[in-house]
Parts: sequence; C-alpha cells; structure tokens
Amino acid sequence: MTSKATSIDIAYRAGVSQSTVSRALRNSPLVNLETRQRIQVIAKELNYKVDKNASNLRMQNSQTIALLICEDPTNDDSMINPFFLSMLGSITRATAQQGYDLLVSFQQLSSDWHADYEDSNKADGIILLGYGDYVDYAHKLDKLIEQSTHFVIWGAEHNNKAVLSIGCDNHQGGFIATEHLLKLGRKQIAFLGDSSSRSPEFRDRYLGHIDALIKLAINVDKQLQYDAINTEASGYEAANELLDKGVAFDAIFTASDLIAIGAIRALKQRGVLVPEQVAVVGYDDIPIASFANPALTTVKQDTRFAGEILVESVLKLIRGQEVSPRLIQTNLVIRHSCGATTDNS
Amino acid sequence: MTSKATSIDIAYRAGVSQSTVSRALRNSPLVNLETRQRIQVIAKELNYKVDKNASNLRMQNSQTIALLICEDPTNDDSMINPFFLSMLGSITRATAQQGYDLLVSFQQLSSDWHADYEDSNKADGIILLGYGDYVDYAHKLDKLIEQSTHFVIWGAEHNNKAVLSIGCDNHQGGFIATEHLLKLGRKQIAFLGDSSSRSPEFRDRYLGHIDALIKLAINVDKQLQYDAINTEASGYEAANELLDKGVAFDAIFTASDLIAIGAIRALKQRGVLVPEQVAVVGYDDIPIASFANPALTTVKQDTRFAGEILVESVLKLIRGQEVSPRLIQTNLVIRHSCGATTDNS
DNA sequence: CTGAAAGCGCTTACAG
DNA sequence: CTGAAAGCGCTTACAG
Repeated sequence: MTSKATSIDIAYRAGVSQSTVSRALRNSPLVNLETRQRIQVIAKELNYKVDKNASNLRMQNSQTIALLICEDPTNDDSMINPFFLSMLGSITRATAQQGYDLLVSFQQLSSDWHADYEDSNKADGIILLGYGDYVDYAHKLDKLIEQSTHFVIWGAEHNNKAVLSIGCDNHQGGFIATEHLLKLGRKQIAFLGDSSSRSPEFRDRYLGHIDALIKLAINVDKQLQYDAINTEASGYEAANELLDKGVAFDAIFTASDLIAIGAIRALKQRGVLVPEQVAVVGYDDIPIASFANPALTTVKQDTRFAGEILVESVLKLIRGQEVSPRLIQTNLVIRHSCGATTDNS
Repeated sequence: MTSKATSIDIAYRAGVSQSTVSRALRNSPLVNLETRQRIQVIAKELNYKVDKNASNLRMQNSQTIALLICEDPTNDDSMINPFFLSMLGSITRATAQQGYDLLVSFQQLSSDWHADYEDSNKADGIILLGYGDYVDYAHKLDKLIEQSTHFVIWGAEHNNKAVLSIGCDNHQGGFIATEHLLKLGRKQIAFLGDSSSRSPEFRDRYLGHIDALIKLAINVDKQLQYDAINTEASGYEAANELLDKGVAFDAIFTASDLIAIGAIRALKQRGVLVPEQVAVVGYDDIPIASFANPALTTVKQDTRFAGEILVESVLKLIRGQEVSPRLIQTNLVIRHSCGATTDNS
C-alpha cells in the first residue's frame, strides 16, 4: 500500500488548488458544482479521508466526546456495574448518531481527568457516569468547572449548581414501586438499601417509597429499612437480618436488582415463598432481572433514552446552547416476583 | 478561563525557546536537567497538556486504537451480548494501561470501517469483536488487508491467513465441559447449540464435546444435538424439543449460558430436577450464571486475559513486530447445575 | 545543551 | 468561483 492520499494529491489530479479540494470535500457551495463532484469522485477513488488530526488542529475541536466511568467502588474490580454497561451501549449509539466519536475510560486508571481529556484537545466534552454522591470527585469536579470544561454528570441533582446533571427520577421510581405493592394489597413493605446521603440514588428511592406509604396512609415502620450496598451478597445478608429480627413483612422493595436477587435467595433458603408470602420489587431492570426466579418485577430506567439525553446535553453545552438539568421518568416492569401475575413460569 | 496554554506560553515564562520546552516535556536527556525540571514545573502550574492533535499530526500516529463491536445479529438491538460487554471492559483497561486511548463503535451504525478509523488517522489499529464466521464481513476484512490496516479479530482462526485472530479455545472448552459431566457419571449428554459452520464458536464447542465422548468411549448419539442460537428463548425451545422427542438424557451441555438458562427454565417447567435428573453445563460465565438457580456450572473464558492479549497483539502489529494467532485456554467454573456439589443453595 | 526553522495536513480569511 | 497564504501546536532534523 502506498502512503495515504492527501488533499494535495487530489488537487494535483483534479488540476485545482488544494484549497479548492478542501472546500469541495466539505461540500462548500462556493465551489462550482461540477468541479466539486469531480473532486469528490477522485477522492473516493483514492480512498481519501480527511486527516482528523490536521482538521481538528485547525478547527480547534475534536468531534469526540469522552465518557468517564467512575466505577462503583462496591463492586469488585473485574466486573462493571451492569447498569453502567447498558448506559455505555446507549451512549455509544447516541454519540455515533450525532457524528461524534466516543473515547471511553475508567476512572480508577487515570487520576487526572481534565488533563487526559479536554485539555489535550482529545474531547470537546465529557460525560461522567458514576454512582453515588460524587463526594470523592468533588475536588475534580471543581477543577472541571474552574476550567470551564463542558461536562455533564449522570445522577441526582448536584449541590453545586454549576454542575449539569441528568438522571432518572429515583424518587418517582421508589414511589411507583411501593405504590404498586400497596395496590396489590401488601401492607408491610421492607426497604433494602442504604438510605444515607452517601447514596443519593438509593436515598431518593427510599424517600419515594416513604412518600407512597404516607400517601396511602400506611404507617412508616423504621424497623423495615435495612442498609444494603449494590451487591447480591449484601441483599442476601440484609434479608437474613430482616428475617432474624422477626418483624412481620409481606413485601420487600430493594434499591437495586442485585440486592433483590440476594434477598430472594435468602427468602427461598428460609422457605419463604416469593411472591406468595413476600412480594419483591427491584430496581434497574438489569439483564439478570428477567431470568431471576421468579422473574423480577423492577423499576426500569430507560437507558437508551438516558444515553441520548446525556449526549444531547454535552453537545448543547459545547455549542453554547441553553441546557438544564433533567430528571427522566422511570417505569415499572411487572413480572412475577411482585405477585401481580399468577403464571409463575 | 483564559485560553489553553501552549508550549509557547511556557517558553516565554521559562525564558527558553519553544523547541526546548517541547524537548523538556518529553523528558529528553538532551536538555539540561535543571532547565528540564524548571520547565516541567511551569507546565504543571499552567496546567499545560500537549495538544494531541498537533502532536499526532506531527508524529503521524494517533496513540489510539479503535474497537469495533460487530453485534451478534441474533440479539435484539437494545442489548449487547453480555460477553462482549465484559470484553469491552477488559479491553478498555488493557488499552489504558498501554497508554493508548480507545475509540468504541458499534458496527451497524457505520458501514465504512477503514474509512472511519485508520484512514482518517484516528486510530493506529483496530480490534474487531464479533461472534460467528465473519462471513458477512469478509468483504470488509479484505479491504482492511488490502489497505494493510493493523487489525486483529476476536474469534476462531480465520480461513484467510492474513487475518490475525485471537480467541478462546472453544474445542478445549467443549471438551472439558463434557469430560466433567462424564466423570460425574452422566452418560447421555445432549448438546444445545448450532453446530453448523455459520457459528464456528458453537461448532468448535460441539466438536470438543464429541471428542470427549469418543475419548471416553461413549457412543455419539446425533439425536442429542439440537440447534439453538445465543438466546434464552432459543435454549428454552431447544430443551422443550428435546423433551418432546422422548430420548433419554441425563445431562445437557449448552453452547452458551443464555441457552443453558433457557434450558433450565424448560426443564423446571416440566418438573425435571436440575441437577438431580439432568445436569446442565453452560458456556461463557456471564454475570447471570452465578445467579441462576441452580447456579450454573460453566466454561469460563478469561476476558481479562483475552483483552490484554488482544490489545498487546494490535500494538505489536502497529510496531511491526512478529505476532501469531493465539488460542486462549478456558477453564471450568463448577457450581451447582452439574451436580458436582451437593449443597444446592 | 539550545535555538531557528521546516513541516505534519488541513481550513479559512483575503484577494482577485 | 478559485488560488496563494497563513496558521492551528506540536516534533525534530539541522546548525551551532
């Protein structure tokens, strides 16, 4: 293979100047339609592609956006949170659709965000995908703001108003889950999941749950909340503690599917029938959810839509357009674990 | 925020020439240690980062590699094959470790590979992650070769010797799965999975399975092979067909975990005890596997290692070093579905 | 050990 | 409608 064709090569063959080639390839109306087409044909023949480095250097942008995944520290290193993975897929798609490239990186490996990305002109904007309160990242966030980097974070509204956040409405999600359970006649609903401010997502789900109870005039029993982090093991443990305590309950709403799956394992092991004796509703609708036994009723976050909004938002930021934080509504996926359907296949 | 600092700014402050700054930042021994350090301090103060576009343009490389995911056409559009997702994670890590960036793209969205990547100087090399025989991509593969693009594909050895492939040893994986089942005393082992050449991975797993049977002098019963594609539904269906047929079997080895999970659902529904009556072994060790009920015994492909090898291989290609195709050994993850352990939690 | 200069391949005012 | 020229921010022979 001979070395890559440049616009000069094309200019030579087309018998025009390099500037004209450049214009023609960008389809500028300035250049005569006929010459334009002739140039484009030659370009195709030579398999010519604009050199992005040169073009970006000149235009001072990169047409790529960076996705920084701040992995959930509660997960073991080898496995990415399944919800993130799903977001990754939708963000990749949305980015491509907008004609941008996506640079992916995991946070633990790089300690200097702005450095690695926008400052080195590799990305025009950044999407931060994390779980939790971003407290560990606060300092870096500040740095990003200070440098007026274009970035958007996934999650609950941030206390720093300069940070643009896009997230699913966890409060609403918690509300509909519990409301559903109440409508099915369940009265004592336990909540498994950290309710501290360290986990804003979980806390908001908890708060939504509480609001549903209050709205339906059910007493809130603090005894029915158990902390759990986002793992199967933690759900298993929390459910066992709940069982050991001896408090009566006929349903469990968990802050994540992983917790729900662990809880179901504990219930089954103790001979508790799901959903007959205890209904279970999870959160996230990760792929595993539909394969659980019984199949898990869960709150689904629309990752496809979320990815689109996320990408659209950074792009707006980059273009200097108006953007505001956004909460995406969730919806309930009803399967068998809540007892709403009788067919328990 | 003032505009980004350049090497000229640093040169000005350090009272040296821009060339010296460039050398100092690359830690060239040519420049006096003291000046070098002084310059580096200033660079840090100014939060300076080398402009990648300029640097890449000048050096004629991009320090990034592109990952093209050719999605399994049997999966529905919204969900990526979990095995790929896991590979994506490990490739991301491996790439970062080598100081390269990773550009991710899904195949359906872009029809012109070489165009979008190497030719436009955005990536120095390409990793193709696909499932199957790459027949649909043969034409494009040819184009890549023709353009002497640096690329490596995931999967079985390709019939075109010019293509460098890295993959797990599916034959060996099939072998150890069946061998394990035989050692546990199972005699009639069904195989669920396409055994045609359209699915070279599945076919090799099947062949390994057959070899294990032959080695242990068990008759091969063609009746015990059922086609299935890589979905839960397909596994469910195949297991039902098997059950309907009325042939006796005491174990099932499936070409993927998704198939295994569907098969287990069918077995349970028909009242067949797993693993007591029928042992099941899957393939992939996707996250769901450990949550299945019973927890799935499966053949694990070491994705972390595979990702490293993949990245290492493209890099070698890029550097013009010697590389050869590679088969990575798999290993068995023994859980409950094969009946090897009695504790069925 | 350091500087002046060329050049990577584009895009885009500027002039015609 | 087209061309000559500048310049994006680097890296690296070349000369000293």
